[in-house]
Amino acid sequence: MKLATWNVNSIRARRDRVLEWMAANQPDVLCLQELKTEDADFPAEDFRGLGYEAAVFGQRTYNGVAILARGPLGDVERGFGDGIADQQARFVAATVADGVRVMSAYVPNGEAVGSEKFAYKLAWCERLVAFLRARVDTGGLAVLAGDFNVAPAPIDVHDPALWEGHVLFSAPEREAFAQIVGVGLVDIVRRLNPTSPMYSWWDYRQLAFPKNHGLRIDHVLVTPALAALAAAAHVDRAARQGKLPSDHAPVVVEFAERPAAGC
DNA sequence: ATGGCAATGTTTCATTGA
Repeated sequence: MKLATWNVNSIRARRDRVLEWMAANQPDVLCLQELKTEDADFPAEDFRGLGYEAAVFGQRTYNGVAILARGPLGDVERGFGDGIADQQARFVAATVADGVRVMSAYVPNGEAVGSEKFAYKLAWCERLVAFLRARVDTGGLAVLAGDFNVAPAPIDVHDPALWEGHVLFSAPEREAFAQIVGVGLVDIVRRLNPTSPMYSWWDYRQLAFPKNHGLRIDHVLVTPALAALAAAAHVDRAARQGKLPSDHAPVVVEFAERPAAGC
């Protein structure tokens, strides 16, 4: 199984680029964030033409997440279903054809440490942890992929001294990320690449991409059983190049096929 | 500390992102 996660910064603005990337890279599963599009305007037919079904949780202008996969998507959950009023479409889960539970998450940006949006970000992460504990079998095959808007460690930041204490790299956010991983998940991209930065986002401004002034804020977290099958992970920097790219690049993880039952 | 870049709707600027 080949799985990728990609914050596309508007699926309507990035439709052709994403379709071309799918055709060229042939992932089995793609988790999308920042659709900025209502369900009705998600280009589901274009993806179906490439052989993918979609579970979409869209929203006008902001947020919006989806899972694309070969074959049917079962048990789709949109949001945490925790009874808390929340207008923001940031989480969708579905079971893909081979039984893996897949979750696509778009953690709030947080704007600035100490702001109202920062408090919302931390509270949202606590709700995610509660959902994972209550609803996900960490002893089985599951993956939580998406834009976490947190760089977990200094290696994930091009200039850790500059970023220390700022939003995306503050102590409360790093602790929130540790709590998420702490439910029993593995940061598989870092495990497979312990010494390479693996940046996934570069600011549009100040020539950040050509200077490689990036952050690793998009992550793929897997259960131990799935981690045991993981073979390789990379960031597709080529998808950050060219005209009008997303500011994020796809993060790709390849897993060995499971042994067939009974063998 | 500020601004720069991109997408969207509130559209010829404001808001948000990270």
